[in-house]
Amino acid sequence: MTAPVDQRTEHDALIRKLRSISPLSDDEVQALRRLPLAGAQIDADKDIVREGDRPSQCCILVEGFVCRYKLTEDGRRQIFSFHTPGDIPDLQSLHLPVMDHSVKTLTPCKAAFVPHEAIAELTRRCPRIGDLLWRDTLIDAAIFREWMVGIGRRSAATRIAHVLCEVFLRLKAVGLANGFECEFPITQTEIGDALGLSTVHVNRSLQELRSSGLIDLRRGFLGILDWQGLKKAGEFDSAYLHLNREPSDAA
Amino acid sequence: MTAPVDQRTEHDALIRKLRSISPLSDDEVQALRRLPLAGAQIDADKDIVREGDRPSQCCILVEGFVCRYKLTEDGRRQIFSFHTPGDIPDLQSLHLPVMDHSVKTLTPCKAAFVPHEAIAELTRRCPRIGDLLWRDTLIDAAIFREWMVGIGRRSAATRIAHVLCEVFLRLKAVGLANGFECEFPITQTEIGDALGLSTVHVNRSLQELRSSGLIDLRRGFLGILDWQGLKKAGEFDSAYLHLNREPSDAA
DNA sequence: CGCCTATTTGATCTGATTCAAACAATGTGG
DNA sequence: CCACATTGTTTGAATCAGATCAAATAGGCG
Repeated sequence: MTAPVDQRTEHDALIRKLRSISPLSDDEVQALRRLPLAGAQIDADKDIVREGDRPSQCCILVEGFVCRYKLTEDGRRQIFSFHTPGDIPDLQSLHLPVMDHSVKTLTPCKAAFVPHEAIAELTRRCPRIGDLLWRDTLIDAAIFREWMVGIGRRSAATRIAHVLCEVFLRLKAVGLANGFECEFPITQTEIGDALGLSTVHVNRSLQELRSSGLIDLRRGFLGILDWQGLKKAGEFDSAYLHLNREPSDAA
Repeated sequence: MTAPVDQRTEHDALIRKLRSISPLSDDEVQALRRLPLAGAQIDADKDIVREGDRPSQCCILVEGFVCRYKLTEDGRRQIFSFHTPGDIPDLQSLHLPVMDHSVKTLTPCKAAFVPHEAIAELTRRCPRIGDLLWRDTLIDAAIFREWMVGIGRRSAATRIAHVLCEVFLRLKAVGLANGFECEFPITQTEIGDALGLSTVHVNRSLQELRSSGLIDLRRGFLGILDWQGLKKAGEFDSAYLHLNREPSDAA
């Protein structure tokens, strides 16, 4: 079993993610590697779990982007979070049997499914990993709070700059950004549904950010031209992400 | 030590709250009763923990109302949640050492403080209680999500009706509502800061709800005149609260 | 090419904010 | 018991950020 370092397996994605929020011992890494994972390829725009479901497994995202969302009675959508490789978007189903929202792919994705029972056993044998997963769900909640601040109290352009900073830093934390560039396959409609804005207004606000020389965003690709400026425009302070250590070149 | 049944101790508040989200065995109740709690009386409008703090203990609310919040750079406030007796508003500090937001009292409060170490020991000895506390933080996050839907996608009156339903049901779940009435010592400014609205607009929207015959809200006191109507006006479905069982008279 | 989805632009409208002031309730000290 | 301060609620008028409606443009792809 000698896999090249840069080849990412399902386990690697998860381990990399967990390392981004806390150090892992060798034993813990070994325990994680023993998790039984069932890989799967999923098309874009497919629900992975739906509101009302009672999942018996969790989904580890290995490649691609997914979001969590809920629909209102009149069909409007609120997106709660964007997820990047290594995330377990439905980890909560471990302790909340009935899903109160849905999870869907934004792009074609590679995923890995792990039975609840396997996670429960892992956390029994390795309580520190249990605490770490708990910590992960707490960071999840911290991100919800930060989005609430944006939706409730910040202007459209500020919100958008903020979420660009966030997605970039989270990708960077798991090694999926080069310098100040990263994939960003999220449409303007999706940004709007995440930030409580109309597509039209997202478009106009993005033009502001572009013409201010802060970003270069096109075709699923984000280039940050002025990181300090973008952070300022988004009132962004990464503390709420509770990252293990901030990437040196992008503080 | 024979306390009358209706006299609420610090431990009772916590046990009642945990029972509202999951059944507890006798052993578990006994273990909870052994938690070392330090009682305290706190004035209204006082910070209990602040953004940036590194608490070594958690705060169990025993009497009164507290909220969690964050301020933006220009001094606007976003409130994330309202907390009622039995809640542990800063439970997350157990696994996220640095607070990313603040907690403050809305009314004079009775609180009880418990060292992190005591909770850690309890969860080691009694993993089911650990899972239950984890579950509690997950419900917390579910409430954040529901508020996001409101702030991002619902009208002012709908949001307000929704939060009234929520606070009422949560009070009811811990035995602090009589029929369709409960304390509601939250000011219109605070409602606005929670729902991303101006005080003026909260006031006007409340008048709508009153003149529709749905509620009677005045001087820190909420009467629900038409529960079905209020639920409808607030697009309220209690599933996201993940309560142990819905109160029979208020489904 | 034609189809589909995403982005962009223009024009108009509105829910909610802001500013300003009055009003009501509660509490305080003399 | 009253003057006074404080905090919360209510009202009115003007304004604005962002929504809505409608349509054009631009990519990507079988």
